[in-house]
Amino acid sequence: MSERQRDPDRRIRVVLAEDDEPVRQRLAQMIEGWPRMELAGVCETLAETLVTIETQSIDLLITDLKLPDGNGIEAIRLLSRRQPDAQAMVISVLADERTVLDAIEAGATGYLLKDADPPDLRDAIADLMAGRSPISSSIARVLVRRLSKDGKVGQSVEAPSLTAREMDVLWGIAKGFTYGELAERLGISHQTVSVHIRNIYRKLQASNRSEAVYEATRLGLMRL
Amino acid sequence: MSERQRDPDRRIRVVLAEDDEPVRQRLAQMIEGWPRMELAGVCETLAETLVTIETQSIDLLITDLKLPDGNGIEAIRLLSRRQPDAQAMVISVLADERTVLDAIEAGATGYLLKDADPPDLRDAIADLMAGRSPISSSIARVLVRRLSKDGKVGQSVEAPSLTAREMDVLWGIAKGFTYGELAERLGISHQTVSVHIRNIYRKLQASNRSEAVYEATRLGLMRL
DNA sequence: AGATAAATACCAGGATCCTGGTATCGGAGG
DNA sequence: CCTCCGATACCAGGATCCTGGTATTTATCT
Repeated sequence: MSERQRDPDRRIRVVLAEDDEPVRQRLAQMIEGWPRMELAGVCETLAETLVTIETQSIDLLITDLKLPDGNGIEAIRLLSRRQPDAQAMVISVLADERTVLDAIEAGATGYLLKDADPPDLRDAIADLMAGRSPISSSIARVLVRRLSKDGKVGQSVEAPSLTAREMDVLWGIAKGFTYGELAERLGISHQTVSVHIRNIYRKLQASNRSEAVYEATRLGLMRL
Repeated sequence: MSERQRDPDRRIRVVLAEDDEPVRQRLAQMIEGWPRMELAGVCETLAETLVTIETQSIDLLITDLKLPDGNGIEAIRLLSRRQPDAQAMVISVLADERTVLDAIEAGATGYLLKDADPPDLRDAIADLMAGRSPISSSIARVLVRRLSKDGKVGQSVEAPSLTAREMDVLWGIAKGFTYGELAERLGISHQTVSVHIRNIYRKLQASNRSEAVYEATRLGLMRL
């Protein structure tokens, strides 16, 4: 874990980025009303937010995504680079796959839809600072789809099944072993390795190592 | 989407799999108390659950993972194969990465830790049947870590940085293109491709394509 | 018992890759 | 201005891989 233990007596320094006036007011008040938190910045634009991230020491960024001058994801990206121990929570109405995944990849560890109740928000922040990931169920669906056997349901194309030995070999070629190295590791001859590989290529319709690994990953047979 | 529209008048057929007597009783009563749901099966073992899945038409499986005769994930796996439109929710104390990811890959679309309150559970089921994914924040953290750039942030070894062109080439070799194919695709000569690849090998300390892709993935530079 | 599949093993030739050089050009930075 | 670096390009030889066969053993299934 990279999270250093924060001094439990120190207050959590929060930066809020939200362009909509009433929402911003509401959130700001809520945060100030919590004794363990302190507002290190309240921003209306992306530019402001980026400057704040560069100049302030922050524990938590709460950000909207649709900011007037750009995407809040950029703020998250900057935060992860500059202050990797800080947490980032998205509060947005956006729930499309591209947006959600980009936000997570940028480093967001929490993601709430904008309809969350105030008490929920407070719980969410506590969760977040405790190393958990509060995520609205609609958003979580996107993550689940992404991680489950390849999103596209019904599996029109069923994944070809590899034997246990073939999987051993597949992992070996994924890691870049030569026929010889792999043979030694598995205690078989290099010719046998080559036969297994040939069979793997046939089943995956690949014609070289990288393609086989790529296909196997795409089909959910392995996860690098 | 594979979810056909269910008849909204039809009750949701639920199968419950849980070995612990009191918990099972509590859940069963709760489910029966909800007019829109009906209990199609209550199982104490994995074997029972598998039979039920094979013989009953189900809308929702709620399952523990630690069953006396095996892992509830197997039930989820069978359910996704036999009744792909059904939903599966895990209710477990297990929250380790391997377990969570396996459950999701097997087809679970909801995952609650066992400490959830009854009202939360009811909300969770409603979320689930509405196509969302209710997931406890500790569990969600695992998913986020898996999808974010590299899980273990700020880690000791910083990833070597590849140039944009090198990333183009890296993706090409990941997909199994030969030097020639890649050269054509990128509009450069195959010798240039080989130079880029050589530089990639140097930066990643790899000595062949698969190893380079493996290292790049491990370092969070790409995600297959 | 016969069929099928998995795992094992060998050979050989042509394709592709890896490594070692060298070299030009343009942009970024001291 | 000069240096560094990324992107481009070429050559050549030895290593490794891919493809085409063939074959034996063991286990499982019918």
